[in-house]
Amino acid sequence: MINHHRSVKVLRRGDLARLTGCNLETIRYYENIGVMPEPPRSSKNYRVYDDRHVARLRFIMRARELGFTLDEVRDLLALVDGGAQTCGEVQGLANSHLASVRAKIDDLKRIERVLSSTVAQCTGDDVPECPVIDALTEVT
Amino acid sequence: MINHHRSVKVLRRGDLARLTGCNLETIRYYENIGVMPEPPRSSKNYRVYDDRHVARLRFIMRARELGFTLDEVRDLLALVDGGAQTCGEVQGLANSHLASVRAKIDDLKRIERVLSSTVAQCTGDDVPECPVIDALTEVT
DNA sequence: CCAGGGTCTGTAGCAGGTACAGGCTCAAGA
DNA sequence: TCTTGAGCCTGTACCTGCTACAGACCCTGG
Repeated sequence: MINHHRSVKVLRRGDLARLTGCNLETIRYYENIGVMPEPPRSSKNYRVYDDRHVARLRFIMRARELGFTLDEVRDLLALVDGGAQTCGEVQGLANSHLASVRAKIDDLKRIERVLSSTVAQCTGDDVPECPVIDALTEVT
Repeated sequence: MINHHRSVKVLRRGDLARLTGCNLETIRYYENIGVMPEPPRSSKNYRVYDDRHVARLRFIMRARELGFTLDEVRDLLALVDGGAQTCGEVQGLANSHLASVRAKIDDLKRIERVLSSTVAQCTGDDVPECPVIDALTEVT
């Protein structure tokens, strides 16, 4: 039996969300801010996606998982879309992102050191004297 | 010569900002969200601060530097204000914060590993093949 | 007397989403 | 056939942690 209305299954927003694990609303958000393209619409104004949209969204999600900001994602996509992107250009973006990731790690490690050494001095008792409070209150 | 209008120097918002290094507007923000108390007002409706406000704001800023969220700061302050706070209670908050800091460090380290090992494969040349793009595009 | 700095208020903006109201559309079940 | 529920559409508000700005005041020095 032939389905005259849609001979191939089209993807709607919910399908794209399920296929990628992306939040439904986030897809529209990505479209609004221009990292996802505006897809064609069905006669009833429903967004219609295909495999390339799936790939695109997965790309974005992977980049986000690697901590790239949406601005950086936009840059990466622009390079890819440009077609003539070079390994050197992408490497540049990735390296500067890597630097900021390392900076964040250093910040957090510093925090971890201070916090853990302070907490280590706690008696944990039902007494009001507390090294953590002292550290925060310190007049130094 | 006696200053009949203000025998002691009162602190206004700008003074508090300068003394603590806090942004001027942030002070008002902290008041709005209830981590800084509403200070008394002068006859002309200017906020009037004193030493305790300076100490309070420094406390908040130190806690923020240690990565406590404003919600956590609120909890810490509630304990301190309660007067009967115990070292055990504070230790509990600090430890759970410490756990989330460590989780963030682990996340970032994972990101760092993936990113650096990927970038290491880049030739950096003017060629379109790029391991970073491959990793993001991967169909896996 | 006026310029400039400070202060006051409310409000908008940033990232990066998330959520919800109010209205359509569509397919399946009774 | 009618109804009910799920899905989609739009715009908009909300979240954290600020930051900034407009338009009114107020105060001091020159």
